[in-house]
Amino acid sequence: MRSNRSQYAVLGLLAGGPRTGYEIAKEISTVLSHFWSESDGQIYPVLHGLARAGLADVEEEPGAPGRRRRRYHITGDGREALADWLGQAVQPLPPRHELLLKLFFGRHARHGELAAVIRAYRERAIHAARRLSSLASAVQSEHGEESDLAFWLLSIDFGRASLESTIRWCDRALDTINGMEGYE
Amino acid sequence: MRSNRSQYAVLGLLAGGPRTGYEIAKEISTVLSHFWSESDGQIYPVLHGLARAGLADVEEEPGAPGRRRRRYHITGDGREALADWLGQAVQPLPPRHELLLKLFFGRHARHGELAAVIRAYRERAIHAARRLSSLASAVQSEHGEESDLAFWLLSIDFGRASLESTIRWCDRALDTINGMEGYE
DNA sequence: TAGCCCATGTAATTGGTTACATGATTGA
DNA sequence: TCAATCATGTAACCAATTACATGGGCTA
Repeated sequence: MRSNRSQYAVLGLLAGGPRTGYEIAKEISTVLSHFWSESDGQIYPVLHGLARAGLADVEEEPGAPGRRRRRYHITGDGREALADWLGQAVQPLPPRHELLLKLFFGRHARHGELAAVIRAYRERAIHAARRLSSLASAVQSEHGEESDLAFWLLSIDFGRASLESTIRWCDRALDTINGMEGYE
Repeated sequence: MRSNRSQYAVLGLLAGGPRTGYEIAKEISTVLSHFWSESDGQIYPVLHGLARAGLADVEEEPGAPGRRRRRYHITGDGREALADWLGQAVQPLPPRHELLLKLFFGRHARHGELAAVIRAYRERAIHAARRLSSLASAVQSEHGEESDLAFWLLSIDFGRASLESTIRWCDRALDTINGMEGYE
């Protein structure tokens, strides 16, 4: 009973207006990129599925092959299915935190390598936090009037808060590990 | 080039001493449970794979069917493979944060349901944080002498910090949403 | 005219879950 | 004697990724 989340990601975008597969792929990899991703080849099968299930209608735009477009429109059933899913509690995923797994097995690592892994993780978090900050200002200036601005900013805020918490943890972890290695 | 993380989770446990499949499964679902999980049916194929690759040796304990045991020992190659993996940077996973996706599509939700989803998420985070706190004290009193205690406590600390950051974010998000609904 | 973007799709594979199947031993 | 735990495994399925395939249009 797992929940086709790709389908709802696409359906949610369609709820904001008709789109082609290509536009959806681009939107996911730009607008949603800091909390969602889909692989390229995934969008089209999902759109076919939505159409088959009656959650979206296809509008064929004629054109030469390699240039024809299919624009998808959400249906009433589609809006209902989306609202149903939005109202359901988030499904907790089984945890799989690779950094913590490596930390847990840390005493089997080669000397200094665990600390290096944590430092690299910390660096990435810092870069990601910086990117989110500039995204926040871009969003605020470019989309200042849209109704879902607040939701967008909240999603960015979540990312920033959890990255900051991660960075602080990395500092604590590095302190601990340095202390341990001092006694070796 | 995805990275068989199940195999390294098992290998990491074997590095701490020989174990049977059953013991590994139990250990993952208790000791590692707050940051790692494997499904039941997964352990045995992984162990076969490790043995085939020469990373573990099998010690057959004879016995009646339904009671025979296979105890796996890590090999020198296994320790090397584990250390190699431990020294490699954590692979960033494509982000898929269902709560933020729902938030982003929040204006298509039914009235009040988005807030309810966030409140439920917050409640779960609070319970998880409480469980982690008691785990921390249990670990500290029961395993006070082991060399990897510090690593264990750090992994718990990571969980607590990120849960606390999540809870605070939920509060902010609920404030924002309540404010918006007041004007509707 | 080359390179990039627009545009849609399929096939093979992976990593993993779920459900199923079997049977022995131990303790209440 | 019955339930829980010990113990190992297979089959079917699933969501999603990766790689592949095709081709048009635009711009420097």
